Amino acid sequence: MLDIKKIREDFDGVKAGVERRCKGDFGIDRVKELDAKRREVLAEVEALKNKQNVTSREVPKLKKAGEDTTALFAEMKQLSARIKELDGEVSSIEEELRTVLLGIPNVPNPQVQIGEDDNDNVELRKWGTPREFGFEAKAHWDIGEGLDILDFERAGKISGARFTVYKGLGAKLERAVINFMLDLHTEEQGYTEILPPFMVNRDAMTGTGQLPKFEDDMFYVPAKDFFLIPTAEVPVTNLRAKEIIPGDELPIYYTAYTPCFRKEAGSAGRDTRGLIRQHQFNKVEMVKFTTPETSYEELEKLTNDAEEVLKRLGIPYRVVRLSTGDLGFSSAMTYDVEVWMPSYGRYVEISSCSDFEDFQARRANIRFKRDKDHKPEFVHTLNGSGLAVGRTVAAILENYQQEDGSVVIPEALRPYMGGREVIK
RNA sequence: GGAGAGGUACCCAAGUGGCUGAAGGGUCUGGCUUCGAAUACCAGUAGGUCGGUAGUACCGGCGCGGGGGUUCAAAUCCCCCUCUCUCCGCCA
Repeated sequence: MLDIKKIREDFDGVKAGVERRCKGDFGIDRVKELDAKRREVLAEVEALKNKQNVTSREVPKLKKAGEDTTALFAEMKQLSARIKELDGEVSSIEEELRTVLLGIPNVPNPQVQIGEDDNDNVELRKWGTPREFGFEAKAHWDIGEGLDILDFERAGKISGARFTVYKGLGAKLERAVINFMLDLHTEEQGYTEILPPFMVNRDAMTGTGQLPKFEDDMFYVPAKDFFLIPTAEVPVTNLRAKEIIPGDELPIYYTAYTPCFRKEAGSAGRDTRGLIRQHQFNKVEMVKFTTPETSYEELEKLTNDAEEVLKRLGIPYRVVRLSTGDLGFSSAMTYDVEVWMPSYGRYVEISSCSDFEDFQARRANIRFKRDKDHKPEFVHTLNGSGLAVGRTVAAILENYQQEDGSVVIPEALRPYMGGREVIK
């Protein structure tokens, strides 16, 4: 959510900022109108309330003095009715203001290049060299079925398209990757592990920006008005919602493994085979709460922490900065880490590391207090995948495949695979 | 699912329709005591938010889990919702 005071003070600047990512009417003019109207009505009703309070304080004295209050009470009753009327007006203005504000995306960081879509993303760096196979490399779905560790067929039977059954060493590999990532983040990179609920309420979904605009992308549980989380970002960021965090606690680093649930409603026909685009997939997420002045250096570190996973697994990747056209609704700046996927013949997104500045903090009301003499300020929130587990498994299978259909297990994972060196 | 008890400020907690920014503790700060500390004692401080308005000054509005209602006036009375706890039932 954008800062209403900032919109009031620098309307043209904020408007131009949002326009860098989307043209057309996104409601900011309406915000300006509503804000002015709200303050006007507020001034009127607050003056009346003051009169009501002052008079109320006199009533006990008048009664004690034995005076007749019927005329006064009649007058106050009218005042009371008028206050109620104006209060209703204020709350309907505020409701509309909030609705409009919740639908406006974040202002991109000025460094972010203007663009239409992912074609305008900028490559920042590359690591590793895609392997030259001396044979015809297979896609991970063929490798997985060949080794009898992935079963897409039977997943279709029990759930439908975009689900996968992992079996035997496939299941173990998924589990190994999760544990490897969590251990790296917690033991070496300073994150605290969280295991959150996988269903959350509307408030949480609104706090991180999925609601109200993207309700259709989410799996919904009507029995309790819950949503299945599309990412651990939602429960973990909202963990600190409505709190004032003591300044010396910052920065806070959390990491969490969760399954993620997405409808993928707009992706019909895309990535229909394999593990790349599923209704349910595992992900290890990193979430940070920082002071405003450190958030961008923390974004660099966060991205490095995600990259470290791929370095240790020995899989080539690159890092891109998303253009304004590809940027998520809540994000001010996003780096994608893309892993080399031989079957696609290109780099595929495996992590998305974003700085939301105070956009989510304002929605979820997450603040911090530097010290006794400072007022509470909004924190900056960041998050990034560290990494998407299914895509990591897919990348391992493809990049480490051998001509006979077996797959070498990356050294870093062997302790998690009972010392095995190969899946065959 | 059934029954009950609760939600008051950083924590605990009192609260009778009006004089309640809200008793009393604790915490915190200073003093006193002491070789130093603890204890006791004395004093002081009390959150947030929205406006006037640019402000850590001043004035006002709001705020006792959330939302409605009754009333001239609600922490207090009524209704709905929500969360926590206890017991019963069911259950991994």
